[in-house]
Amino acid sequence: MNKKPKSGTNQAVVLDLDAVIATVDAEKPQVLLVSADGSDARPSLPSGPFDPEGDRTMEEGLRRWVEEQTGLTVGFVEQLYTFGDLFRDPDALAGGPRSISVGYVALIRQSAAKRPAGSDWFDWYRLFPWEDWRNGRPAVLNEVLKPKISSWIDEADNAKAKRARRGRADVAFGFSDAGWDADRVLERYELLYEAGLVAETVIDGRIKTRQNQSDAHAWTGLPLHQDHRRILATALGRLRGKIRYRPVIFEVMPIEFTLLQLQRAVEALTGAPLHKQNFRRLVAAEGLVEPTGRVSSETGGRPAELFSFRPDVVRERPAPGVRMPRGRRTK
Amino acid sequence: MNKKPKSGTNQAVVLDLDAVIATVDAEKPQVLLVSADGSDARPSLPSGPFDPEGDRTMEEGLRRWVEEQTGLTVGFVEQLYTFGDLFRDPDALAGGPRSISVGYVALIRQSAAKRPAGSDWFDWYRLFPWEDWRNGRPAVLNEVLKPKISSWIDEADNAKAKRARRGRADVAFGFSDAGWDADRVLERYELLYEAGLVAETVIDGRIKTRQNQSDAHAWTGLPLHQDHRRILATALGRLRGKIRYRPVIFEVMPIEFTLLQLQRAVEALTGAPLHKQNFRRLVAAEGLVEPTGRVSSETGGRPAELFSFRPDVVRERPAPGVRMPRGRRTK
DNA sequence: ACACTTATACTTATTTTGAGCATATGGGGG
DNA sequence: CCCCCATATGCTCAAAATAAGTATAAGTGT
Repeated sequence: MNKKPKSGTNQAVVLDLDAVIATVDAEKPQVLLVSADGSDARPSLPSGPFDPEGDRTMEEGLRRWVEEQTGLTVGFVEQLYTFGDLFRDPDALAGGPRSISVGYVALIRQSAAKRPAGSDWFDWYRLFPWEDWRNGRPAVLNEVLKPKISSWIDEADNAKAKRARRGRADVAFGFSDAGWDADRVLERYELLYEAGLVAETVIDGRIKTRQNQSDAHAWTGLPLHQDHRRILATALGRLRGKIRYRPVIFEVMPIEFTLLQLQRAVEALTGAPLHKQNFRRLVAAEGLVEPTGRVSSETGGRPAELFSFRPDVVRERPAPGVRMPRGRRTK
Repeated sequence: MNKKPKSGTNQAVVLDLDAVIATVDAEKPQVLLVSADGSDARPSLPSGPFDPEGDRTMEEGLRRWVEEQTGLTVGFVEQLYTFGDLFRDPDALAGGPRSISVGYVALIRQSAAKRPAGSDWFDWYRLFPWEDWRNGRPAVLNEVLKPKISSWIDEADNAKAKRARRGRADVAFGFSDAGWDADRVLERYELLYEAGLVAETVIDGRIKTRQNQSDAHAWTGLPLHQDHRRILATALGRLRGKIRYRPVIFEVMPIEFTLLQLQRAVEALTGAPLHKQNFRRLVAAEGLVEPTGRVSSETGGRPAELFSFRPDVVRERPAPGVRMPRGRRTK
């Protein structure tokens, strides 16, 4: 339990701070990505160095470079996970310094969501097409992924490994009774990665890909630089979970909003459709919002009342968030 | 959005892997701490270096040194958080290399819980006395913490800051309608830290302590090395949350157990008492366990049936875990 | 046989959920 | 102006989940 580095080895690493900057705009979930330079290069997450001599905390460092580089001032920030696998970085494999990234999610309001130079807002489901259940079960699941996952299962070395693979797939993709669990974004991405079904797979050559160029991006989503899609999967899963017991959704909403807008934002992140009447009942019962007295007549039908977040709810409820069907057995 | 280090500064940091190794033994939640050497020194979390040249992944590195140093083989391992605040490490303030720790929780079964040399199992609630509600609201809350927190609130510079402090305290400690939220372990510890109510407060001298030596450890818990208690608070909060939707509790149970033992283990971690009949009904309804056919007559009364974890539950339920009263308004 | 202890089964009122129907209130076209 | 259309909002109702008991079972020790 000592901390002395083994003599003769270099223990130093370089820390990067990677940011998943997310919002919901026009009912679409969006994430900020840095456009690739080269022709076949992949977009990447905005990222900045951690400065051990200047930044008192990592979160401070993150806010600093996000502000410097994008001009965006982010509100809600949460640390996600620290990514340090060897194969995430080809340079380290080649003998360079080991690169470690601390991933963060940052949420930003629609109105503030201008487009910084060199980067673009991407629809989240361009990266994870199988995660969008707002219009029912995505076709890609049955038509593409399920059969390919089945082959991957069958290719396992022995019966035991096969069972293990099948079990993982059942749980992650809800092929069994459990049904689809929206929070398991990372498990799904990791399975697809291991099965060679996403374009990132081949970084370290350990796993052979089963992609062919034609269907690739349309079906299995836009590949990103290094392991950035894994970081995004972590972020989406975390947000989906958190939305249920913390009022994070309001971090992406404008100050005033209609209940339908709120519902659409929740649906955009969770990827699941919600029952309108029940949604408003739950939101009201939970005390999450209060009417502002104003109305919005942008929608065409009867004008909707405008609401705003009621911060006091956190003092009244132990776990204030958007209540949602828990065990939806949608297969 | 480039990653090039600023020239002239040293960007390298040293990564440690800190492990919260936890179990539940004889209905008591336990955590492994390394005994302090000096007389007034504080216990610390077991910790090992991350070896960028040897460890393919950080988790692998963690398992490696835990095995090497303690002889324990841990099962469930989950990354918690990466701690990098400047003031966590006095050496860095003095100009040494910046130290960053990646915290992990590892769970281990009771039976495997021998005592490695140089370390000891500590009851979790020796460190967080206010977190143990198994026998009702802990006395320390009203008798010690509440008044001291009140003074801290009153000492705020202006009315706005005062309101902010009160709001935080209300939420964290459930002084308002929301009641006690068992998951907010970290929020509570951080508030106590800022209020100078735990002995660790003074590391960087920014905040004055309001501890006096006599009541210190009995009331506000055993202080640990550096920010290790913060890491533990993170771990406890995370486990308490996770227990509800993932079958993690079985990672600390023996292979066979009675339903009451299971209940006691859950209570030990969540810190809340549960209704016995409902607990067993929920556990059964959730399909978490299956009878082994054997019975245990260690208890004195009617022998209890022995159960074991039913792994298939993860295929049947989207979020299998121990159902618990959600909004318990226990003030 | 009896007291005592713990385990387990069953009952009941209440709350929460899921789903749908009904009504309200605006705009626009005739 | 009136009717149609679209969306918003209010309300009902059955089913399921929950919280809190009461009752009964099955061992041990005297």
